[in-house]
Amino acid sequence: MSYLPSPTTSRGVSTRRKILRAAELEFGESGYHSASISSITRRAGVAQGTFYLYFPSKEDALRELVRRMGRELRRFLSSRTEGARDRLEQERLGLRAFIEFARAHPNLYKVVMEAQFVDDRIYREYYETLATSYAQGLRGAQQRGEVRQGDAEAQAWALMGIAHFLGLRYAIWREEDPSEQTMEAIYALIENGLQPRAAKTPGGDER
Amino acid sequence: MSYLPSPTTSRGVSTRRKILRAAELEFGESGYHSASISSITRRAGVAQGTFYLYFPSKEDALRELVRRMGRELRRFLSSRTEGARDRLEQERLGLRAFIEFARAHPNLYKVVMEAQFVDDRIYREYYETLATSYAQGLRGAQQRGEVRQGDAEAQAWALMGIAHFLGLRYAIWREEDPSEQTMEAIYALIENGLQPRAAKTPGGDER
DNA sequence: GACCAACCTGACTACTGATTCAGATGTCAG
DNA sequence: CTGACATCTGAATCAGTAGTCAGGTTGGTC
Repeated sequence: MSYLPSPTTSRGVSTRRKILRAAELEFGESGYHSASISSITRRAGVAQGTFYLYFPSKEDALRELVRRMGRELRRFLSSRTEGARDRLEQERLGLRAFIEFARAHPNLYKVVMEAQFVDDRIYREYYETLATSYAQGLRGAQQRGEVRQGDAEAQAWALMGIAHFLGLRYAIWREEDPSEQTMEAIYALIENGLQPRAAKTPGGDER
Repeated sequence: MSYLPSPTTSRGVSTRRKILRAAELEFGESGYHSASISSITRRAGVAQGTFYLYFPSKEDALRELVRRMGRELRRFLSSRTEGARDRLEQERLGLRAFIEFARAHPNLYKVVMEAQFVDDRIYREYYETLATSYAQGLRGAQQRGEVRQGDAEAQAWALMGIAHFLGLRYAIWREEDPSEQTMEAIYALIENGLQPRAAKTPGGDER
């Protein structure tokens, strides 16, 4: 666990940012292995050696991008779902926001997927972190009677799977925006899938 | 689209099989890029040049493995779901079978995922083929009133997403077998997600 | 038992691309 | 202005490996 070299001046900060941005584009467009350090630095407008001032290796740049995607995605999702009345509305808003995020950052999205084959650890960490906090939210909702009782971890993984594949299909392979029908079909699946069996009224379950 | 060289004798058939098997293991264990032709042929017990008798390039071996996974998975799933009474039971059996297949062929599973970054075309073809036939089945079930009306394509992608992530979590990162609770939570999500709104009796919708 | 097509061999070629490093150059406090 | 430190440069190093090819070997046929 060595720390990455950090710039101390604003020039350094800006250069590091330019390199990371170029790496995101190159990794996303050409894939990690085809992207060369020279293509990244050329794109960033700096010399090859400059890359190594901020990243010990090509892999470290990828790891940094995965971490960034995690942070930004979490922040974006929570900003988009904080007004939700209940968990089902939160799921609806969250899914919509996720697709929007993926459309806005297709390269970051691809970089995360590819991380699986470059550094499996960071990839698992990414999803396990997401799953853990997702499951925690679902458990709370189960206790409030907003979501069907059951293995919240499994529910979380299933919902992440739905979001991931829809992101792939409707944001990365973006032939078209997901239509309203498409989104409605998914919402129906998720809402009826999660909804508690009997009543729609909250408080059906004690405590 | 050039055709792959095919062996004509049984010796050739067996050699080709050995190479493909070794490639599956190497790609799965080390990843496509780290796997070298020499490691594959060493594992297969043949000389390096022999690889090129059957595969024009390293990529072609990967493509062949993706096609094989598609064929075998489809065959396995249909053999495991043909006795189902209705679509919901078919989904249940299919998901169970998918997890089982992934546990039995983790390397093939990984190879398909990695294909996305080696030859995007074959990856998309793999999923689009799967999705198309999946959606077709769902549309039939919708007409029989076994599944809620709506964009069947979207439903198919969502269900594939669930299966994919559960496969990743419970078959590839196999700390444990999925517990009964886990499977039940997923079945509940899928069944209630897909079940038509009002009646359980079929024929609720004309035509 | 010679022939031939299919099959196999493995050293070699040609190239790519990550990483290093010895020296510029920029910047700013004093 | 000047030293000191941060930053930047890009040619050179170095390792790895996909793919080739000139020749063997095998096994069946006439």
